[in-house]
Order: sequence, then C-alpha cells, then structure tokens
Amino acid sequence: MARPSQDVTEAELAVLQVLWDRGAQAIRRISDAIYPAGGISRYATVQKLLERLEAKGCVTRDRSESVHKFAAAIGRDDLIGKRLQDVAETLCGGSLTPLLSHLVRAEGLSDADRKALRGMIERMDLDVKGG
Amino acid sequence: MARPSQDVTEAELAVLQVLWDRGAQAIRRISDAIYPAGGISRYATVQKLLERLEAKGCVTRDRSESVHKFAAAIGRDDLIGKRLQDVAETLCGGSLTPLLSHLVRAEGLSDADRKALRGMIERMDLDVKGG
DNA sequence: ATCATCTCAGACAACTCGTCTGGGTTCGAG
DNA sequence: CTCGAACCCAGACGAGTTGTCTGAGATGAT
Repeated sequence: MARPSQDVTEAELAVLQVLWDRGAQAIRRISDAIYPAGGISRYATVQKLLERLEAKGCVTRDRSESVHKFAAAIGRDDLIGKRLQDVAETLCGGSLTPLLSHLVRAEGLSDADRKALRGMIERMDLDVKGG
Repeated sequence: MARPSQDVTEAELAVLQVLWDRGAQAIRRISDAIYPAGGISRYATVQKLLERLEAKGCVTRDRSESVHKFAAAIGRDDLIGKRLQDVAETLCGGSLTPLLSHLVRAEGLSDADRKALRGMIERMDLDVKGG
C-alpha cells in the first residue's frame, strides 16, 4: 500500500474533503462541488489534483468504466496522524509525548473534554491490565 | 509582539535550534554550528535565514554592537503550539480535541506516559475546582 | 592605510502549486 | 455511420517559496 509520502496541499485537501463527505465520485462531481461556478478549466484542475493525490497514495481510481471514479485512500484521521507525526519528528525528536502534554496544557479544554480524556486513559489502562 | 505569521522553514529551524540550545549568538557562531565545513557563502546563507526569521518575528537582533547578536524570540514550545493549531484548523475545524484523542489513541504511549497524563488532568481538575 | 570581517541588498536556480491548453478517445443521439 | 459533447492524458505556464550565493559598502584592529 503506497503511503502518502509528501504532504497534501491546500487544494488537494479540498478534493479529499469532498471524497470524505460524499464518498466516491467522478471528477465532474468533485469539480462542481468545489467550484460551483463551473468552467472547463476547473475540471482540468481537479483532474490534476486527483492525479497528484493518486501519486501520493491518498486516492484510488476505479478505471473499470470509461468515466473514472475516485475514492479517498486515506481518512481524515490518517492525515491528522501523519501531520502530528511530522510535527513530532521536526520538533520533538520523534516523540509524541511533548505534543500530548502541550495539548493538555493548552487552554480550550472544557470540562467535558477533560472528562472524555480521562475516560480514554482509563480505558487504555484496562486494555493493558486486562490483556 | 509580532507573532510568526508564516511557517518556519527547515533551514530556518536549524538556525532556531542553535539559538535554543546555545542562547544568543553572532552569525559566525551559528554558521559554524550548522555548517562545520565552514565557507564564506554559508555565512551569507545563515544571514539570510536570520533576516527572514526576524521578519517573521521568530528572532530578535541586537544591533548595539557592530557585530549583531541574534536571539530566539519564540520557544520550541511556541512553535509546537503553532503547528498543532495549524493542524487543528486545517483538519479539525479549529478544535484541538480531535488531536488530543488521536494522540491518546496512538501507539507508543508507555505506562509512564499514561500516568503522567493522568496526573496532568487531575491537576487541571483541581485548578478548576479550587478556583 | 590595510585587510579581514561584518552588514545589506539583491540575484539565482530549483522546486512547488494551482491553473490552463491541446490532442486523442469514448459514447450516446441522430 | 457520423457528429458532438464529455472524458482522459500529457505537458506547459506563471507565481511563489527556499536555500544558496555574489557584490558593494561599512567597521574595526593592527
């Protein structure tokens, strides 16, 4: 499975968002979703973006019909993970822990957030102890 | 305080690392640290990087002496925060919580990590309750 | 006065990114 | 079968970024 090596671009991400939200699509549909104004060249732009996404392993292409259909090969979560990993490698020597502690320290953590977080940790503890 | 608007580049980061590790430095010192081989042009490269870092507000310049001295204006932690914020805005609608849950879910969290994390949360709870 | 070292401004090639053009193909309607 | 619309593919283009370098003037110690 070809993993996305390079990073996903702003415009490429817009294409991925459409695929994530609406499932597999033909180029025309994606183009219409992103550029409601339409236009021939916009179509070609999306086409190129999909081509590059495919090269990066972020999208799969179904060529069984004459009009190809594209589907996301990675999820939003995969991309989040990749970006976090990237930050960790660039700034923390590869360790994710500093990111974690930064986020916990950061403002914006509500009561509910903390509660959910505690729940997650407890569940992990159980996983470890239970087997 | 001018905040870093654009992102810090790979080579720029190398310069920042030197400033973080060794404190305020003149260009020559930084250049020697990054390019042990030396060379005139490397000096100019570091100079340009510092100029760009200054423009981004990541570095301050002390012009009081004829040989300027540079110091980091942001910490490693600030940069981590900025990058995390960026990921959140790009992929999570600005919320940091998904990042948090992703990290907790991620492998590589040791026993000690979980323990430390639980400690952090409990401390936050105390802060809130204690006023 | 000289010379090494510094600052500053600008140039450069390589690369990325979003966009567009042109040429060949496919497919359904007439 | 022919025609036209929509498709796929390859390539190009301008703008912006990034790391690097050059040249000219200023500064300071010997």
